[in-house]
Amino acid sequence: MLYRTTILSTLGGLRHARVEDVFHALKSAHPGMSITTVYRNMKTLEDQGDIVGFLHPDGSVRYEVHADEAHQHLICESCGSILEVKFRFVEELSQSLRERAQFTIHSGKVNMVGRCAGCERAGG
Amino acid sequence: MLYRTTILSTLGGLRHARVEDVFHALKSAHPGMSITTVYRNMKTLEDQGDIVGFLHPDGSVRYEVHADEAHQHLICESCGSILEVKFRFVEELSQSLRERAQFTIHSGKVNMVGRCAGCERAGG
DNA sequence: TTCCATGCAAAGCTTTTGCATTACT
DNA sequence: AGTAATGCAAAAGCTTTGCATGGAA
Repeated sequence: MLYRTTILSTLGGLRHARVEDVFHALKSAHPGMSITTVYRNMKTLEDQGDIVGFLHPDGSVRYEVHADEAHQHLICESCGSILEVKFRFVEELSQSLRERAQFTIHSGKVNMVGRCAGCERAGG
Repeated sequence: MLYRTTILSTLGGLRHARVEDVFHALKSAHPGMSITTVYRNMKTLEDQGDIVGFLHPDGSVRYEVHADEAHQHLICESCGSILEVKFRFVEELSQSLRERAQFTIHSGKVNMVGRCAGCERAGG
């Protein structure tokens, strides 16, 4: 539990980061630290529900600190940027699906992939 | 281009499959075939827009044949099953976001993760 | 002949695991 | 002492790449 809280707060500062990002961010202040430690702690933090992992269109796993307020992600498949949004209908949909199909949406795990304003303009 | 169409139709039969699943499905009929060929062809098919890849909560990349009718995925994080649904509001939301935030949702790439009826009952 | 597809093996990259060491309680 | 965390190195899993071969145009 020596690096646990440091990793958690570092991730909080980075927002949507890969294990490697967290590792590099900590590396300067903790030169002796191993990436294995980051992998292990982040797995533990995820199991405990302190952080949430999700999958980026580029194939990498990203993490964020678990927020009490569930939100959804708009992910740009071109530049990879992630917008956090909160759609009211997700709660409504969630309730409706639970009642009608017994499917329970984890409202913090709704990802929509598309293209952000900048990339749409750039045409890239 | 010898295996291209075979891979495409095999994937159509398997629905949401990993590269490895497609490979194993073809292996019996084509014992000499290499998984490298499947990787390469599926990458090409994805570039051409014939198939769509998405990321499963278990960390694996799954593919499906590109459907003209866009749909969304309800993915059970417990058993990994994938339900294909079509929500009207996704089209409305898509238009609204395009107008107001210039974010263009790729409506075939909306994934919602949760727990299906079976797993919810089982408590697993 | 020229280009594209394939198989095999090797390389790359990400993540996990084994083991000895060190830090907490 | 006993449990948990760490570093290092090796292993494991997945995907890509280099290269020589064989098929298609």
